Amino acid sequence: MNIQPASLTIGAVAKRVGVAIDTIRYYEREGLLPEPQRRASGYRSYDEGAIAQLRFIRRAKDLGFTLEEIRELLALSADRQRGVKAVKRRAQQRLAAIEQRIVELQRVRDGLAQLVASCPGHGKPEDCPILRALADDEVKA
Amino acid sequence: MNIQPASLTIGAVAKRVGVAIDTIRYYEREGLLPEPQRRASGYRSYDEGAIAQLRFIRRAKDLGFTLEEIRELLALSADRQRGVKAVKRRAQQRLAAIEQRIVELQRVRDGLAQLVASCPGHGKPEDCPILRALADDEVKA
DNA sequence: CTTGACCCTAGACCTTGATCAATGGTCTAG
DNA sequence: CTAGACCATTGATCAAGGTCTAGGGTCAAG
Repeated sequence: MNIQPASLTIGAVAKRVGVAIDTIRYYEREGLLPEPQRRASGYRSYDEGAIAQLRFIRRAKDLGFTLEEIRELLALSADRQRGVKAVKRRAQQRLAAIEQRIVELQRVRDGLAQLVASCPGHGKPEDCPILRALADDEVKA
Repeated sequence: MNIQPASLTIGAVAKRVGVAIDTIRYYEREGLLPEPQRRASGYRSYDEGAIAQLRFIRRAKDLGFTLEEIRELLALSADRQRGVKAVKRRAQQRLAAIEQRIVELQRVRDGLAQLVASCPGHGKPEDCPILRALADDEVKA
């Protein structure tokens, strides 16, 4: 078991997690990462917990959570009493939003696919179903 | 048949199409709408063609085209020779991008749905699959 | 003629999530 | 000791697509 707090530089953390140094400082400013310890020189000094938290943030971001929502998830995950319940609720909300977005995109896809399928790909612009659909009631010359 | 160029104020156009006045002026600055005629007072004066073009822009935006792409579509729609072919190609590209995005979102949805389903909604944060998945290798206290 | 709604311009500001620049201190290998 | 890599801060900048403000002119109704 490694007991010592490790003391990683910001550059080392950035490399291990795969984010830019500026991004780490940005997350700290935004309250997503706690202020790390500092060396005498002022250098930030991170431990493995910081790595874990940074990975948490990136994974949540990949799941479509905004930084604002992630800030909340982090707060909830520290709440031993109601944390889990609230976290599940947030995840369900996120899930619903994603499903809604998928439905919208499918609708858009179907509409566009139909237009593409019905366009011969040549001829007069007035006869192009894509342009006609976009212009719709455009004044005919 | 209404032959006269109508002469709509920017506010009337905005109301009919359902966009903000500022947005119309913004599109004009960005080259998505042609510079309209002006009254002696300097007021912009639009005709039905402008309404149609503005609707074109909004519909294309709803299909996920960026303003940059819409600028291109507008240019292509004016090209009587190669316009239709290029428009179809762009629409196909947009379609492919949308389908790609749907697949990504479905992957995210599946992952999140699984986490939500396996979370009891109560108990210790350490036992919450959602938090565990996010933290993963977080240092255990 | 006055009032209120509407329009004009130039330019600042907003959101999200970073990224970059300028200026200067620190650390480490040789 | 010095070079080069690394880190610090503050503040500006970016992309996208607008939105808003200030300061002023115009239009239509009563």
